[in-house]
Formats: sequence, C-alpha cells, structure tokens
Amino acid sequence: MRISDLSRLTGTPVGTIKYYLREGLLPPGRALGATLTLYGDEHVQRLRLIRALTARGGLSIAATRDILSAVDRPLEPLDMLRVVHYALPTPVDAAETDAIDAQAPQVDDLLAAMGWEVSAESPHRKALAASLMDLARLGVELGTEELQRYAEIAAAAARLDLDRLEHIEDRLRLAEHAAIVVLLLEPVLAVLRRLAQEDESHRRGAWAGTGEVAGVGEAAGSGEDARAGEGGPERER
Amino acid sequence: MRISDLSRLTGTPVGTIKYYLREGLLPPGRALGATLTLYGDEHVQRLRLIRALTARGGLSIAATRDILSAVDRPLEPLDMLRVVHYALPTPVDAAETDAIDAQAPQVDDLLAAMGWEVSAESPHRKALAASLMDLARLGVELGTEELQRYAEIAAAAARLDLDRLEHIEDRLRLAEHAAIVVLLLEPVLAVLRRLAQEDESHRRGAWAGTGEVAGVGEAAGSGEDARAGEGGPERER
DNA sequence: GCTGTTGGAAACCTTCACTTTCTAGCTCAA
DNA sequence: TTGAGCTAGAAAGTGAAGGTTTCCAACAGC
Repeated sequence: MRISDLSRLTGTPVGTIKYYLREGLLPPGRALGATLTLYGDEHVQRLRLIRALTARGGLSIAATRDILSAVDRPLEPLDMLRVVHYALPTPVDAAETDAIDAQAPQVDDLLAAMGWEVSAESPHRKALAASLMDLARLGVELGTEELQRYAEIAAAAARLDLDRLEHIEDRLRLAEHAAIVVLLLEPVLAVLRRLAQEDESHRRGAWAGTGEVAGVGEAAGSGEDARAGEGGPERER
Repeated sequence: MRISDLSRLTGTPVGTIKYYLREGLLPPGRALGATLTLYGDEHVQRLRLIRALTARGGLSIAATRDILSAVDRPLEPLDMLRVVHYALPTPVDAAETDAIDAQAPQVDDLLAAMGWEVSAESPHRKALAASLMDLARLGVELGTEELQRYAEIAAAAARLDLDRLEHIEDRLRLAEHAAIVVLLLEPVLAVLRRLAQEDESHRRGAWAGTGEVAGVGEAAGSGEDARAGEGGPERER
C-alpha cells in the first residue's frame, strides 16, 4: 500500500507519517521509484503502536524511538523488560539528588522486606525514592507497612502482566507484547483504580458525613454534571 | 517571609513563583506596600504541592490549577474525589469517539461484574474504553476474566487509598490529602509495579531461556543475600 | 497528455512552562 | 541620607516538543 492508504487506515495524517519516518520511529517502506514507496501491514501495526505509546501512554517521541528500537532486537524477555524500563521517563530532578538519596534506605528496606530482586542500577529505585521524598515533604508519611501493602498489590499486577507474556514463543512478538503490557496496561490500571476509588467512596458513604453539598455546582474547568445515580450508603460488601 | 525566602525554602526560582501567582496556582501573599508582600507557611506547602503535582505527577499547569481550586473548597470527600478525577487529563481523541464507544459495553460489563457504582458521566469510562480500543487494535485482547483480575487489584489499591483518608477530620486537610493520595500515589504504584515486574521476571528465570545478555549493562544484582523472607509479607505460591 | 500523488527537505507553527527584561518604587544597613 | 539591593507587576522572549505547511521535481494512472 502507499502512504495515503497507510494514512487512511490508521487515521494518521500523511505529514505525521513522514515525520515519524524522519524521526526513525517508522521503518522506511520499500521504495520502487522516486515517487512510489510501498508499505505493508507491519507498518500499519507499527503506526498503531506509535500512536498508542505517544497519545495514550504519554511517551515522548524520543522514548518511543528507544523502545521501538529495543522491540526490534530479539532480546531475552528479561533484557526486553529492562530496556523498556530504562527507556521510560523517570522524572528525577538532578538538583535534589541529596534529598532523594536520603530516602534510599527506605527503598532498600522495602525491596528487602518484599524479597524483590532488583538491579542496583534500576532507575526505579531513585524514582520511588523521589516520590517518597515528595510525599514526606508534603507531610504524608507512608509507613513501611503501608508501603508493603501497596507493593503486594503491585506484585499481583506484575504477576498478571508476566502471565500474559509467558506463552509467547516468537521473540519479536514477545518484545512487542512486553512493551505493550508494560506501557499500555499502566493507564488501564490507573483508570481502574480511579473507578474503584469512586465506588469505594460510595461504599463508605457513612464516612462521607451528613452534609448536603456545598458549592459543587461549578466543578473545576471541564465537564460537570449533576450527581447521577447516587445510591447512598445502602450497600453491602 | 518574603518571596526570596519562599524561593530559598522550596528551591523554586523567584520568576517561577511569580509565574504561579500570575496563573493563580498560588494565592497572593499579604501585600504590605508596593514592593513588599509577605508569604506564610501555607505558601510553602502549596508550592511543594504544585511542584509535586506538576514535576512528579506530570500534570499541566491548567489541570493543577483546577485541582488546587477544588482543594480550597471544603467539599464532601466524595465530591472532592470527583472534582479531582474530573480535573485529570484523560487523553481521548475526539476523532475516534465511534471506535471508543464500541468498547463501552465491555466497560459496562466490567462495572456490572465488579458491582462498582460509577457515575454515568465519569470520564474514566471513556478513558478505559479508549485504552481497550488501543489494545484491541494492537491485537491484545484483554478477556473479561483477565480484566476483572486487574480490576480487583485496582479495588485493593482503592481500599488502601481510602483508608488513608478515612480518619481525617479537617475538611481542607482532607481535600489536600485526597488530591495527594489520588495523584501522587499513582506514580508510586506505577514504579512499584515496574520493580515487581523485574523481580517477577527474575523469578521466572526458567522461562527466560538460557542466553547470556546481549549488550545491556551489568547482570542484575545476582549474588544478593538480602532476600530475607523475614518480617515482610511472606510470598505464597 | 493531463490530473493527482509522492518523496524529500526546509521552513513554519502552536503550545507549554518558564525566564528575562524592564520600570519604578521601596527597604534597610552603613 | 544615601545607595545597593530587593520587590511587584507587566510584557516580551526562550527553548523544547510535536507536529504541519510549503515547495518542487518526478512520476502514476487513466
């Protein structure tokens, strides 16, 4: 197919496709002449992956390129995961290294307590320390015990994640799936958590207090609504 | 304290503080003259919250403003959660409404199966549908059953989240904590999941095949003794 | 042959989150 | 009381990111 077909099939403007080609996110097609280059189904799939990683996953073009280039190398699953993990943006302010390092023991303790085997160089150690520092500064102390409970939840998610990969034989398909599972299931989990938060706060209606609602009418900025199906506290577990 | 003190205490440049004032993220200080305005501890705390939400949570200035303005209204916990949820960016391409709506039944089924009570207008319904659409297009079908397992994990997280809020009496503190718990615990959970993924893939070493590592860094800390099963949550399986 | 598409490069655009610059007034130590 | 150094507030500028537009010559396909 030609570039216009690719554009039509994926809903991506031709200009954008050219941009991705230029940036090396999308491999070049098969050039048949000065004005004709053909693309295949793999380009369609790749383009969808690019859009999902950038638009949904919020990855930058550079991070996406790193991850895609890793996906194209047939790595061991473990290496694949590491490459994907390392390519991920971990916003850690260089100016705050000291304050962040102060949280490192708590991270080490957690990993030890969970019995997790994690490379000493994993960027996620620092990322976790940075988040804990933020929380501490804001007066929110996550106790060891509570952190462990979240860690167990994360472990359960990770087991499900890896279950999805376990049966895949083909290396390249595995690599692509690893990237998808790691990166695109994260927004899924995040949104499920928010939905669950809403339900859970309905369930705990009693705790919500008695009051009628103050001035909620003008919800901030965007979409507002009246409280639709408000069930109230009559709900069992 | 004056603006320079505020700057020093939080590590935020004066210019940036002025910018936040201008954008309405930070309430104005107490003006004592044409060139002297005093700020208090609440400004320090607010500034830290702004930095955490933007730098760590990745929120835009506009979303942060929405959330902060909600935090300043003493709402019911339930309303607070809703306002925070609604202010969140949910990247849903308007051009794809049709394809997204096609996934709505699956979302409804999930909510019904989980017994979750969620407002019909919740933006997260569409957000979830959009993610499922992406995954489907990429050839990753999340079966109902598997989706439910993730949903249970999310529910467990949500229960922990709300546990943190339950005992808070003061409305304004509660509002702030709700925002923190919803928004800043998300990166924590995400990073814990990644750490757990690494551990889990080590655990499944057999599946990883035999191979030595291609080109990527040091082998992950192999000879560690730290995996004491003590104290911490014992792993089953 | 005529109309429309393509490849490739370069210039351009928009948004975001700050930064810089400027003016004029004020504070405070010497 | 003087002058070096804040300070408020507005306006303009910056740099990165992620495209988008504009060209043009070379085809493609009817």
